[in-house]
Amino acid sequence: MAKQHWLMKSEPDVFSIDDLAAAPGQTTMWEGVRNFQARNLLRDEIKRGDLVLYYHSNADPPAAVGTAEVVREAYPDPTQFDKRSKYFDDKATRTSPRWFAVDIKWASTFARPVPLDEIRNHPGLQDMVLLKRSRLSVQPVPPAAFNIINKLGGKATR
DNA sequence: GCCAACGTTGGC
DNA sequence: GCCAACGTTGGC
Repeated sequence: MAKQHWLMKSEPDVFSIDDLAAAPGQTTMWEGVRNFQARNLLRDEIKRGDLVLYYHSNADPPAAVGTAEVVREAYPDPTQFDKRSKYFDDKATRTSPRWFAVDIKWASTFARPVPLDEIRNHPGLQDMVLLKRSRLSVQPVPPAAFNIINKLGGKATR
């Protein structure tokens, strides 16, 4: 199957694109997703090799800041079983997990962040889920939109 | 910090 | 199954 494209949001104060680039193996577990629609995408749709637009939410300005690659497909999110985690879910069991994670690996950091405002006003990007259902933290991105934003961000600096 | 949007929960 | 209450997200 052809590579699919996704957008994933993270608050830079919590885990930024720089944190991802600095992580062991430049890879991290994308855990803590607790929205059913996003969960279904993680569990059913997102495949190894798919490309991710990394987006900083709750940032100034909010912006697409780089790209990543899916390196491990869905597996049960371990934080749902951890009583000490804020993501603990007492309705989840080992045999019937409710929440899933994937692993993503840093691929590029844009030469310049592409701010939300620019995405909103750029031709060809109006249909992005980002502009319509802004709260969804994992969402599909049309390949054309991914390519436009990737180009706007410019060559990776590292 | 405010608040609109909207997803989830739970009483009925 | 409806819907009010509540909690969270995220832009501003």
